[in-house]
Amino acid sequence: MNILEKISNELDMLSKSERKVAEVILASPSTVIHSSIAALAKQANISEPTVNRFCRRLDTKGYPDFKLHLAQSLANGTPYVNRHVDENDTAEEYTSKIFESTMANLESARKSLDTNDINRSVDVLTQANKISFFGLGASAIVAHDAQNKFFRFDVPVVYFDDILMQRMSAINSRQGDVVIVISHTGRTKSLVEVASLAKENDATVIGITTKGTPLAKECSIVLTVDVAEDTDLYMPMSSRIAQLALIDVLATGFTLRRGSKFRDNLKKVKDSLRSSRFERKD
Amino acid sequence: MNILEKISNELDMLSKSERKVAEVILASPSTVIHSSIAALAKQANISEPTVNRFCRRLDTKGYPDFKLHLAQSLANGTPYVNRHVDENDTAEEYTSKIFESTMANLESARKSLDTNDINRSVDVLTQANKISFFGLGASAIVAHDAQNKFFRFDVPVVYFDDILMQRMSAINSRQGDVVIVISHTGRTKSLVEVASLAKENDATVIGITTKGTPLAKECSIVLTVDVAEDTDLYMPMSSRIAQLALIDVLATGFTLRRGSKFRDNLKKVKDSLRSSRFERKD
DNA sequence: AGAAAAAATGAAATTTTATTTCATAATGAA
DNA sequence: TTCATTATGAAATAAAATTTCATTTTTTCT
Repeated sequence: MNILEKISNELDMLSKSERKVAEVILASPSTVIHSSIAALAKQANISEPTVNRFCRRLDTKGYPDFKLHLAQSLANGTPYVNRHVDENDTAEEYTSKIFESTMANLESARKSLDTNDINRSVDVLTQANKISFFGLGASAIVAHDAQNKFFRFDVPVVYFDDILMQRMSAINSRQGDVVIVISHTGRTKSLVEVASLAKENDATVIGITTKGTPLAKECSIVLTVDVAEDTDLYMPMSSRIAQLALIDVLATGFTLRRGSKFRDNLKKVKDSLRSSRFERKD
Repeated sequence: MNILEKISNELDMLSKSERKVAEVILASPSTVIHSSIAALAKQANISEPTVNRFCRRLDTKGYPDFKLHLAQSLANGTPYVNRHVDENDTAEEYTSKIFESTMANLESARKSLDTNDINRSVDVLTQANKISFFGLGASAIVAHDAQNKFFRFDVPVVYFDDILMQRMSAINSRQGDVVIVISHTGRTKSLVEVASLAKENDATVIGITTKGTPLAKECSIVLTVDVAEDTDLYMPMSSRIAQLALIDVLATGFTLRRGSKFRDNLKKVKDSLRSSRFERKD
């Protein structure tokens, strides 16, 4: 809890001298964080031990610890939270809200991820004969992006955002193939079926979805990406961004597992693009 | 400025021993605010004066003052810094680093955005006869995603990730058309040409790119998305995520500008998907 | 390569700051 | 008023941070 609030709440639990301290602090907290205990004591016309006792009464370890708490309370910035866009927001406001919500959701997505599952997924991916990414709608672009990344690793990789192609591809899969199925809701019928088909054909199926969905039940490994999707505007927003971050994690894990020679190769792929670009002048 | 960012920015200005201090702090800033200078020195295997010098190099008055700044940075909700993935990172570590870097980059992207330009872009988009999104490589998926969103607004919208189609489309554009060209580097020759062609044909060209690039010079409106791309692994990472967040902002601005009846329509689009999904049981 | 200069570093001394101890003063209940 | 309880601050102590300075390392210049 904010220590400034705490001070004003507990004002009547304090002794007379301690209250003097409280008042000085409340009057100008930003000065206090730069004062020594002696300076504050003088300011409040009381002794140093009193300041110390005051700090302890607020459940801090002592004066320096108290200042730390105070500094944190003063740090004006609100932590990133999912703030909903409002009808009358200015461009400034809705821009901030969207960026902050996205960051907040990335944070919660990270917390929902299990690194063991990531490890297992990277294991499986590095040993795959073929990797397929399937997604529909907003998740299609995640699959698309994944292809763009894994393509550089000289592994056979495909992506489909077409139901029929996905089915056909799933039916043709075999042991050693990895199929990654991406769906925020995890309830899209055709995708759940595709996952199930691929599994029947002995492919390893990795699901990127929300916890406990029908899709999750069909997968060999589930990479849980839980985000509080803002549904006010009826469009997928943060979910796909969290999924993309997860793709980055998998791609990174893949390159690390493959070792440093492999990364030189990646550099070559990148350098090959140079001639298509205007030179930098700096 | 956030002191954690500052530390990582100035990492190469630091001496060897000071860098050790920096690393210990970045690894676990929340531990550090409860450590004495002696404890931190021991942790980093260097002497106390070195910690002190480190603090001063970051323009703080000394160690206690540094801790205050650190505490404020942590309270700010952003302990997020662009941290580079290391060869020997565990899955836990690289996952955290990627998520945190992504968040840090979103933060800096937001700062680089000019809300006036966003407003102008939304103006132009709401009045467009036709909207086209062009991107290549990693930016292609951003264009793809934008189509997926704007498609719901019953405006004619196309996306191309093919150079020839982009050229043809640009040549056929006319007054009242809006062409959005997406490129992190802003140096991809064919895209710069496409932007220039579209402009010659009187389309309004909006660029989503980094400040001051060749592409930026060809655009009617430039939406600046500056991110410190992590090039260690030679793959685009945060840039496309920041671009996607910007697409969310534009789409949101669009729906807000169009008013509430319009949003009911969006709900209908979304509801139309229901039959393709498994029902939620809760 | 080797010498001189500059920069970085840590041990020890010093200073500053915080905490504890303890004696005294204020407060309040019988 | 008297005794007990609590509050307070002076002084002593402890802890923490900073400075000084000698030594080591690095860089620069023959």
